[in-house]
Amino acid sequence: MDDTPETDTPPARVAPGKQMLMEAATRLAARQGSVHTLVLREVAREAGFNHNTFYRHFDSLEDMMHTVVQGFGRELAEGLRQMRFSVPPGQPPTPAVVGWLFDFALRHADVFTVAMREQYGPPGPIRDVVRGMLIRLREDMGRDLIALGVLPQADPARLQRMLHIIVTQVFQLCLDVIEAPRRRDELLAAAQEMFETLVAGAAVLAPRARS
Amino acid sequence: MDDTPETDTPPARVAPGKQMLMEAATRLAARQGSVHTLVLREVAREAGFNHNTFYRHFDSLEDMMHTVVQGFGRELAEGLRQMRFSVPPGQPPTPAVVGWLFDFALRHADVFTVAMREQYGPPGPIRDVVRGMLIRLREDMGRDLIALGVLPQADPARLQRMLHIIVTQVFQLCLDVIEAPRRRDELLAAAQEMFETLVAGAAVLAPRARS
DNA sequence: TGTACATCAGTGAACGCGCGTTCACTGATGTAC
DNA sequence: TGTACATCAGTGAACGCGCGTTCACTGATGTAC
Repeated sequence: MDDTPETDTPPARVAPGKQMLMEAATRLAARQGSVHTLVLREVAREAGFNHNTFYRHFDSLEDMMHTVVQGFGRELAEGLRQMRFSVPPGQPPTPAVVGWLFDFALRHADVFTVAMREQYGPPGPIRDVVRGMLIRLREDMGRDLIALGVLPQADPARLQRMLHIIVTQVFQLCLDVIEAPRRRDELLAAAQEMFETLVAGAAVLAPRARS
Repeated sequence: MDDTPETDTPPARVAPGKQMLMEAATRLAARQGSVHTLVLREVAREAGFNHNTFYRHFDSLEDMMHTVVQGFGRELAEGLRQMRFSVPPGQPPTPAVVGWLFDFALRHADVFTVAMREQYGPPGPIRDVVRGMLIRLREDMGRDLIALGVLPQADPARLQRMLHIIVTQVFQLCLDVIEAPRRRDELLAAAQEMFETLVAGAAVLAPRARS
């Protein structure tokens, strides 16, 4: 359980006060509510600042959390991209990629929780950022798996539906890992099982479908 | 697209003002936020009452929404139970049951949306009610499917994981139906496809597993 | 059938409080010449 | 190297406002006898 120094300290020329405010807000949102229940003065208090310091860095809470979620999405996408490239060609990428995602979720538990909650929340720009991130992730994943020949020759729409299920469930499992880190390996096996079951099922059913 | 008068008017000896307050709160929570962003005076305003009328019927917003979600859960469970009993024995219940669930979601779009959002929200009694409801539903479903012999002889834990995926995804699809009712049939087919894919995949993989 | 009383649903005024926002200020750091 | 000025991050007082909650009230409906 040592620290993994890589990716823990991105360039970040951002002012320390700004960073602390974002972290405090994310912590509060994860612990006791959502992006929409945050209170400006409470965030500043949690970060140990006068409430007006907030206005030095952000226009509003919405502005702030938009920044937070966007940064999270960028880091997640970048990490996954590197992960996928580092898997030896011709090898199933699922265990390594999902394992990395689990650890990423644990390292960024608060913002991960907040973003996943927002995904199902009321309409708004922050929800759009999260959903857009998941859609792009699904596209990347589909491209990779087709290139590897892992997925059967189902029609593209069917493939997209399978990928949607996989991505949704894997991110669900990430929340489970955050809630119970000890179950990490068990949940990793569950992800693998789901993946294999869907692939095998799709392979069996594919020839049946005609259209 | 006619009204289906059955189950639309339960006994309901509840005072009309109380009912209107609950409906107003659910509408507001569904449209622009969640259970936790509701504002007492705003709810009363939306329902067309003096804000103090609220206190005639509820102790707090939390109390009120707990009542709302619990009533919703009871009605849903009861409807599903009747549905399952009305499917001819030996016949796959999925299409009829999921179809009924879709229509139920459409008929109760607001509270359905609110409850599903709460499922992934911050910890609290309302979330527990929703999760408990889904767990009971999964148990019922598992019992039915085993009795029908639809699911292969996988070990129970594996079966539970499959059921969890199915239930999660079907309720996800309910939200999609609410957002785009025209896609109802398409989404019903997607549910059926997912179900068949998982069953087929589990059948293929089951013999492989040993433990 | 009438009368007295209790309960129930809804009203309106008043309270203290924490909120978001504005403003003028401070001191430290960076930049021009 | 020193001086003048600009920018930046953080402070503290003050504002008006809507909020949740309390209280005393009203009128309609139900119940006892």
